[in-house]
Amino acid sequence: MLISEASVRSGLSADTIRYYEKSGIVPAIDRGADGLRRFSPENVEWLTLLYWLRKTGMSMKDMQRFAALYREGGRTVSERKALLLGHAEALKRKRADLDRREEVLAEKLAIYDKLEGQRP
Amino acid sequence: MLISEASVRSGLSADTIRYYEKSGIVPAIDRGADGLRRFSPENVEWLTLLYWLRKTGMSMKDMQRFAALYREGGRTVSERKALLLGHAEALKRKRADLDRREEVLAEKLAIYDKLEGQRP
DNA sequence: CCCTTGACCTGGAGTTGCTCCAGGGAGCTA
DNA sequence: TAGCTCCCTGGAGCAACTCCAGGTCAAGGG
Repeated sequence: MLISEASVRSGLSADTIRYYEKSGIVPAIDRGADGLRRFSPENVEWLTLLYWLRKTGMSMKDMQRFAALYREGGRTVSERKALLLGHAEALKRKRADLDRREEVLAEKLAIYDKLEGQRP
Repeated sequence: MLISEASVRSGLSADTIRYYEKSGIVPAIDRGADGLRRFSPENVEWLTLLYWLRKTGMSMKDMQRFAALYREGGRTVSERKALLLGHAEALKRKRADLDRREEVLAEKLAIYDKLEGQRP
């Protein structure tokens, strides 16, 4: 399939897919005789995984590491798992952080509200 | 107080404070005879509020709008409130999003885990 | 009195993770 | 033959900082 379809299926924009290819976190995609990229279903699966890793805040650097490990083959599985596990934990911490921030902000705003309210 | 102290108290780095001043979301800070910025407690309060707005994901653009409204004085209070309310709602949506993403990622990873497990 | 140290200053370059655009080509349709 | 759609590349632009070079100034030590 062409890049537009791969884009719709993975959730990544065409620009982002090309950017990811350039950055080496997506393997070089096969080209047709016309020079256009042809994506395999496996390519799209990989893109989709990247989409979700990115959406949950994984950095390009970590995605690059992950991709490099993947290219190295089956013997890097445990390392990959560790990386993903680390990511999952970072996510949890992030959410806890967000909760805390929301609270603090609410406090700040309550104070602000009172100050503002003094001259209605 | 000097910028280093304002930095510690507000949570923003000195560089960020200078950047915010340049961008107009912090008023021009008074200078001493030595040319160094002298922050008033009010300055620091403002910086701290910005710190939390930023931490909770408010964009520079919105902070600029907020600051502009503030400079316009008391008659913009309701607009400011609306802006902050909108921000609070965006935050909520953001957290819901994050939750959803976490779920989807967990699914993806479970699948990935199974695939990987096939060749141990 | 000179020299070093430390905090601060400015302007500008670098970073991340895209996004957009100019300029160009290939293939289909009418 | 033109117009349309889709794709290509290289490079510029963006947000929100962060870092750095090169310079100023005051206080403290020898």
